[in-house]
Amino acid sequence: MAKRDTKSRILDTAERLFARSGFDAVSLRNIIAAAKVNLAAVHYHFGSKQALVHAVIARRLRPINEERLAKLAEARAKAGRRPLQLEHVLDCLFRPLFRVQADPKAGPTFGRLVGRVMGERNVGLHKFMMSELAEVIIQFRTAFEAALPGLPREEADWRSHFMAGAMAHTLCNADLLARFTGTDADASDYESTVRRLIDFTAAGFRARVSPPPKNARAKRKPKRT
Amino acid sequence: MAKRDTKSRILDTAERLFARSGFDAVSLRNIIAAAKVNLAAVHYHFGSKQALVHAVIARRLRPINEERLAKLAEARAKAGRRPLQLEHVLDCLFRPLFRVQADPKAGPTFGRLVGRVMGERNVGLHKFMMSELAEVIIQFRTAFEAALPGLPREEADWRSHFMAGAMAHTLCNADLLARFTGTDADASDYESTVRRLIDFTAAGFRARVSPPPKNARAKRKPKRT
DNA sequence: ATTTAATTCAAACGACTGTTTGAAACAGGC
DNA sequence: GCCTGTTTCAAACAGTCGTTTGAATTAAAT
Repeated sequence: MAKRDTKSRILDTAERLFARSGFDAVSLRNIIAAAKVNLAAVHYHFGSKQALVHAVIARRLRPINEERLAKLAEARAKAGRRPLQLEHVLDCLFRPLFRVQADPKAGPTFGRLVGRVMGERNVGLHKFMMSELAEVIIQFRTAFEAALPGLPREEADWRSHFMAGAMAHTLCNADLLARFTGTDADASDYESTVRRLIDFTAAGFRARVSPPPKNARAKRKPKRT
Repeated sequence: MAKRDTKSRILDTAERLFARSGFDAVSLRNIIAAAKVNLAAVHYHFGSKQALVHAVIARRLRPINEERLAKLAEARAKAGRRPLQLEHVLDCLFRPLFRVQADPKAGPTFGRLVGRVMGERNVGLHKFMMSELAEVIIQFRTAFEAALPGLPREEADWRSHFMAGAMAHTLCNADLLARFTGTDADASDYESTVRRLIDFTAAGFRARVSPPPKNARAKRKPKRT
């Protein structure tokens, strides 16, 4: 069987190092040194560093997204005609993602990795990520609208944006909280994290839309000379 | 006076390029080519690339943090004995930061830059950022506690964390919203952004703390359905 | 005008990057 | 045994990176 596990070793090691230091900061030589494989093996099995990055992400993100969609569909079926509750929709979105942090095989590394991607400016990586998330975005957008009757679509989109930020930042810096505040941010206790995140974002989604300030400039464009 | 503006040209150009592509992705040679200065000028004026990054951040972040603290102190003085309202505290935190996006001199570039830093894994940069934000964190943490009587400190810290994520993500990807949803995310209309962010995060802070699920590991739990 | 200090410049430094190459080591089928 | 296709390996490729150097240029001071 020789070293048939070379591909997996590269994936595992790359995931760990990428999560710790970011995609650009980790070189292929760092990876192959830690994984104890040959440098050319990366290009043999994956083709390029970019493709390796995509493989690392897709390996774990694809099952997560499938589970998200499955749980959402199941919840929808169980609700029947009644509208789906916002908290349930959020649970379908958060839980599959945060559960991998408790998975001893993946550890907390992959969570940070996903959180990191959202802040990436790499155009190719961003497009890849968006194509992976496309169906999830579509399905959950309509689910949010259904769970939030009366909320203008523009406000719903902004609040989805805020929610995504809270989620990503929590994933990426889960350890920060423990370090700075002394709070016990035990990664294995992902149930509490999900609950807290749902409490916060559900209330944010349901917030009353406050009127714009009176002295704000109206929508008309001030004509400049 | 020769080219006394070399230092400023480097700062401005570096800020623009860093915001567009990130700190690691932009090389000193990219900067000096765009700024039309000599390569060694960077090390002459700043000492190293790391120091340049710090200078770019500190130049705009320091006044912002001073304004944050000043506005908070002013609001506290004006409130007298009465407790400060949560929305006012959030306004003191968000407005000075988002206002620079409307500043034609800084443009929307710096906002993205600050948003990016929060997702950075560079240890040195992270420590620098935290030392810059230390006083702001301390002051606003106590302000949040005062505005949220009864909320356990642990929950308050988690929610501050979520809020920071929403804020950073909004700064970093303000343009994304417009691109993907068709919503008009006009950067000049920072008033609306601040209002929306306050609506969302204030409601999140005030959310009822839901009890942990029944089959979770025992701790302490009121019973509720 | 001469001296002194501050700034700019072209060129090079060593180290590191992702990628390619061509030969060696291995696998299973016959 | 030989053969065929897959996988591993050491070495080199062509760039780019941040940083340094020492001389040339400019500004200010005497």
